[in-house]
Amino acid sequence: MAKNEFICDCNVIHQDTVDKAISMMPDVEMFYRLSDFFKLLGDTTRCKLLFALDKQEMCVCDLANVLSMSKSSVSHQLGTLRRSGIVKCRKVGKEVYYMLDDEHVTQVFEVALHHISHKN
Amino acid sequence: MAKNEFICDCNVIHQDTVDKAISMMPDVEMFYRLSDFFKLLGDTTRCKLLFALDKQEMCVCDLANVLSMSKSSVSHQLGTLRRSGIVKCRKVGKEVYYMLDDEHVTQVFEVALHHISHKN
DNA sequence: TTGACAATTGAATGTGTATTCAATTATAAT
DNA sequence: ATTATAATTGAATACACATTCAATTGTCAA
Repeated sequence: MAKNEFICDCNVIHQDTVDKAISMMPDVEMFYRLSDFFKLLGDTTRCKLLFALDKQEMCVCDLANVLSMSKSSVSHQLGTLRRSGIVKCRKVGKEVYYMLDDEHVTQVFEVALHHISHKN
Repeated sequence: MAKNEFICDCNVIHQDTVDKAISMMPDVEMFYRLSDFFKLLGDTTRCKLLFALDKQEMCVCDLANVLSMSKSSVSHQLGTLRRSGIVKCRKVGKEVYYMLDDEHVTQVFEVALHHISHKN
């Protein structure tokens, strides 16, 4: 009975390669957070919101107009981004102004943009 | 009847801000490609695969062992990554060795990692 | 205090997709 | 040729989540 039969439907081809890879893998928690971060960027609406907010702070109503979407939908997405620490907001009267929370997002954006524009 | 009634359920609060944002927005196609790219990174399994492949090229069986997943599932994900130009592969006998296609992915990874480790 | 409006929120719906399962292809060895 | 195994593939299932709809909150003005 193969050693890895309980783990997956494979025979190990290169045990040393596998061991090396396993020893280098970070904690699972890290992968959850990393993929969650990318998942937040992996949506057209949120990409547009972040792009717009990278230039200037804006209220929900403005953003809804720019994206031609309902306030509700935009607010839902902004809430998600805010709870994840990607945007922050300040309240002025009835309006809520949103802005980017972090400079890393911009940097990730720029590299990704460079990536997708370089390959076609 | 308000100007933007057909577009969304908002009155425009700051027309100049909205106009400026709209004029700066890239083509929709760009946002599709950008969010699709992030969507590919926004999955725990694919994050793990890319992390492992960043260190060394590996065959499907090895990767399945490292991730403790079925060959089928891993192969599906590798196929997705390959069709999107994020990984490439070479065939040796019965085995197929995968490796990263692009150095941008690594860079995006690193910035994102720095981001999520800096904020807790 | 009443009406108007910005924004949020919860529930429901619809869509996209990751994994599983079963079957198939491709290659190597006997 | 036949068997074994690496890998791929298509269909089905299950789950995550974006948007919509309806209702509600909070703030300002009359």
